[in-house]
Amino acid sequence: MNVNEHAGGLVTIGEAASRSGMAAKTIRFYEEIGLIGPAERLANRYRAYSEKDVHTLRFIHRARSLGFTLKDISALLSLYHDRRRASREVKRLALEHVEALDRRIAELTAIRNTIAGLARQCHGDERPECPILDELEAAAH
Amino acid sequence: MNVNEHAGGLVTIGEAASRSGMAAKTIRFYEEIGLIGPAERLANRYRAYSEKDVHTLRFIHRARSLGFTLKDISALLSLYHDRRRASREVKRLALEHVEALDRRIAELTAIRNTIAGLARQCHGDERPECPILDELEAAAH
DNA sequence: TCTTGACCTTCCAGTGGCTGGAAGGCCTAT
DNA sequence: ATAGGCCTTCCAGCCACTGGAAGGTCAAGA
Repeated sequence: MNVNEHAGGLVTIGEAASRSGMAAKTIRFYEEIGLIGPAERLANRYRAYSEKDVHTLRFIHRARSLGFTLKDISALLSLYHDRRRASREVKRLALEHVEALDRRIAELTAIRNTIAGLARQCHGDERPECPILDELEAAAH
Repeated sequence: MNVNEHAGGLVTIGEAASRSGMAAKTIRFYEEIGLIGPAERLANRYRAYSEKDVHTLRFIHRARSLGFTLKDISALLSLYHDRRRASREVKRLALEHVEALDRRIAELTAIRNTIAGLARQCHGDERPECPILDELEAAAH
């Protein structure tokens, strides 16, 4: 019998980490900054996590992997834990995030094309002439 | 006659900042971390920048705006300042950067589409049902 | 002459989201 | 008894700045 199954399904931070997909260090960090409440402790001072806690951690991990900031996630978490919340606010956050992503993607695409264009004009051999450096120097925006 | 035109075209950090497009604080920071050498000083201990310095700063600013890291830029600068350098290395750095951007753009696009898809399924009204939260909870990757 | 205000100086702290490492405690198996 | 694999706390560092405090310098105006 595994020690991680004692005391009503509570697991250690390492188990919670591997079940939620994030590092144990990250969980401690989230506790430290108050994104999640302080964990319960076993007699030996080890942190103990319930199934529900692991759910929450997985939720956070998933939201992070979708690029939500911890501030966003803090808002999502209170909506998630509020059974009577309206879906309007959640949708608003999601759509705002989509807009931010669209802006970022457009920005990166423009940058990508600029650099690719410069690289295309560069011989890339022993000769010192290099339109990339020339262009950076001129800074013709 | 402007004080900024004294002593052979040297300018203060504020002038250098506005001519290069970056904040004065940023220039000091670049000096502190050694990206650029320590600036000359006037009698009053103010930093003084030549036309050439301003060129370099503009180069850095432009490269940053194209998403190069300071480490990349440090490499680009030594290539830029080396008159006998080969263009091969510059092109290599540029193409590596394009590849990194392509990866990042693909990643963000996938995330964007995931979130947009979830948002499409959410009523966004007073009702508490919300596929966005449900999906985050389930974490079906 | 004095004052205002726009510069400049240094130094320290904070941002976001972790990650690495040291130094030590706990627990199980051999 | 010891080895190892967990766990604990705390401190430092990453990247690229940015903000703010506390003070020095300079030119122009009353």
